[in-house]
Amino acid sequence: MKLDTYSQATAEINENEALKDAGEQTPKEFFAKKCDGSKKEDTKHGVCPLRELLSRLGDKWSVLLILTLARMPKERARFSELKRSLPDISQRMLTATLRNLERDGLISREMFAEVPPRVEYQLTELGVSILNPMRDIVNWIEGNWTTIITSREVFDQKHPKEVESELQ
Amino acid sequence: MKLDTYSQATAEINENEALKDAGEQTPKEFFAKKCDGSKKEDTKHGVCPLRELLSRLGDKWSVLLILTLARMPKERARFSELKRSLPDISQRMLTATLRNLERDGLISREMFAEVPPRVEYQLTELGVSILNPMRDIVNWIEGNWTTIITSREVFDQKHPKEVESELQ
DNA sequence: CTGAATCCTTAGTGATACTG
DNA sequence: CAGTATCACTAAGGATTCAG
Repeated sequence: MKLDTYSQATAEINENEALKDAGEQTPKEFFAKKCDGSKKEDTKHGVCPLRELLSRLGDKWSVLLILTLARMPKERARFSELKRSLPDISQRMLTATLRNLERDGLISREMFAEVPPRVEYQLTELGVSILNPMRDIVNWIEGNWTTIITSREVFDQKHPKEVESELQ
Repeated sequence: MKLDTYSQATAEINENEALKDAGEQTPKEFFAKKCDGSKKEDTKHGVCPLRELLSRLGDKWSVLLILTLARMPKERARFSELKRSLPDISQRMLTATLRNLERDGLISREMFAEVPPRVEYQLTELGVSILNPMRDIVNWIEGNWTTIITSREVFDQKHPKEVESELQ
């Protein structure tokens, strides 16, 4: 199997490859061994939870919520603060997203028996630990965003028929 | 602003923090400066494209498709090969997902004027370059998956009412 | 203040049939 | 072989109202 082409390409683009602790493998080797995702059942017994968690992270608010909490003092805020920081989110979605993240153990919820009630949410240790890989993704997106935008424009030029994606 | 708590927490979980090239900043500092995502308009002028691309990556097939191509020789395969590798995907979704990824410049499409027709898809340099950050996410998920599963079980125990998430 | 409950709209996805 | 077109279904998300 020819890995030369790949290694060369990544060497040009990602200079920090060799630094990762799992980085002795190329991503190609790494991915070759897991998560072929060919069958639904793989998701069931946890072989490929990637898609499941990615789709959660990919929902409309989870990541923004994590980032919002990350910026708060002690990574902690109450419901109304979060609502203020994310004006576009509906109350319904804020509640639901917080609930899902709490279920996954990324945030904790502390309720105070006061009146009026007060509830505080905080990134857990686990939630904090995802900030690092998340930063790498953000870095990648930032670094390649103009490339992507340009690529889209070129593509849309070549395919004048209506584009089904209404993004951008 | 107290970063001590944060630094301590990540030091325990993520030992490779200091290795990243952007790693002089803690993620907290990093995220503080960008992508507050408070208003929709931020998405428009590209301040916070994070959500947009994440939701694309978070769709049902994009990541699996990228990983599938990553495992192919020269990160290249034709339509029917991809269909075979992802038996659960419908033709419609395979076409659409490939199209979106091509539009974003992550894969390239080469069509051969033969009969019967043959079309080959390949990860572009850009597409290959996302494999590294993607691997970090996969690593994180793998490393913390049992924790998440456990957290969910505990949560569901405490909240016996029907859970709206049908995952797992 | 922090939700839960309800209703409603729409985007995402799949099944099927058809075509160059 | 590699798609497009059409239809139907589901789940995600938003608006609004109610409640502890």
